[in-house]
Amino acid sequence: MSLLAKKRSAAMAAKLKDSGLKATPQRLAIMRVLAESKGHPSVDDIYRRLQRRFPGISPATVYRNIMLIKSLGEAVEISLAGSASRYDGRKPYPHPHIVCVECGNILDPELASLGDMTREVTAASGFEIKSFRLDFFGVCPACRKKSGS
Amino acid sequence: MSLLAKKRSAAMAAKLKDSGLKATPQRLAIMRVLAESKGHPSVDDIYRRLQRRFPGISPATVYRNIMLIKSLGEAVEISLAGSASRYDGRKPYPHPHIVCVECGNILDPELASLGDMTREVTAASGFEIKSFRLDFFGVCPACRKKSGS
DNA sequence: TCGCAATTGATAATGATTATCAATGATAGC
DNA sequence: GCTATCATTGATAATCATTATCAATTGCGA
Repeated sequence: MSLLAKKRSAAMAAKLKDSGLKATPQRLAIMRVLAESKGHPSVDDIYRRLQRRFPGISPATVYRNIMLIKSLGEAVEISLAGSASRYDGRKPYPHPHIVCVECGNILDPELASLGDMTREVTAASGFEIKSFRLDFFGVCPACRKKSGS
Repeated sequence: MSLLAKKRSAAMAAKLKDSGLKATPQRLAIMRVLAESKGHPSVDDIYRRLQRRFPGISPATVYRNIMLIKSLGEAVEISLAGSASRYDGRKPYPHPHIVCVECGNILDPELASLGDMTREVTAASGFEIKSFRLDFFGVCPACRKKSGS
């Protein structure tokens, strides 16, 4: 377990404690999976990964807890047209993603030119901006090789 | 009907002709609604708006044609977590949106600092980038007034 | 240790979207 | 203009992710 994973896991547990809600084994395990996963897992990914340790766990439990963790501000959802949402518990704040439309892999690009778009949009529109999403869609190097594009 | 709407409508009809597919009245009407709508309508919005002129039109027809128009490159989809997708037939290329999380209104901000992020991401990741989305979520001026936030 | 509210697992319900299919209609070629 | 053909329509069922419901269980503070 990496240092980041430990930090993120602890942060989630702390927020949970603050909230007064219960520290269920399933809940803590879901938090750990989110904190450890670099691949932006879906609910089903998390569900399948947890079945080893919790043979009787329900997908509903995973959904409910992901919702909770999101509402605690400890994970972000990447909602995708036509497929299940993916979740990021390692950077629980808005940040850009690159999605491979062939294999579904998602990674976080470094993007120097992000600037302060939020401020600009706020100034121009009068909206009170709460969050944003900046996602790129394309074909990853591995899939480009495969399909010869 | 504005000049832009006329231009967009004509562009869609031209692409349709090129494709060899048929110019159905329903299809052309859906194109016109997309070309005229500034409010980023949902399939259901378009469906309800067309019921006057086409009393027996089916939602499936609207879905199918929106899909087609999208695949012709003449509209873009704004897919939203938890609610129906919205469509933009006036700017059929990726561009930023602001979504009001209270009332659902969507508008297109002017954003000077967009730069060439796509090129930067391509260079950094090796992906072949096909499209992107940049969407801001917040509360619009009207809703801020209402809820006193 | 007890009691209660929160949580779980199972399952049903929802809502958007997609697929299926028989009947209809647009259009190219004559 | 007429016709054959193939796309398209409307109706409806199916799908899929997500959410709601509810009885049984369990964490946790008093």
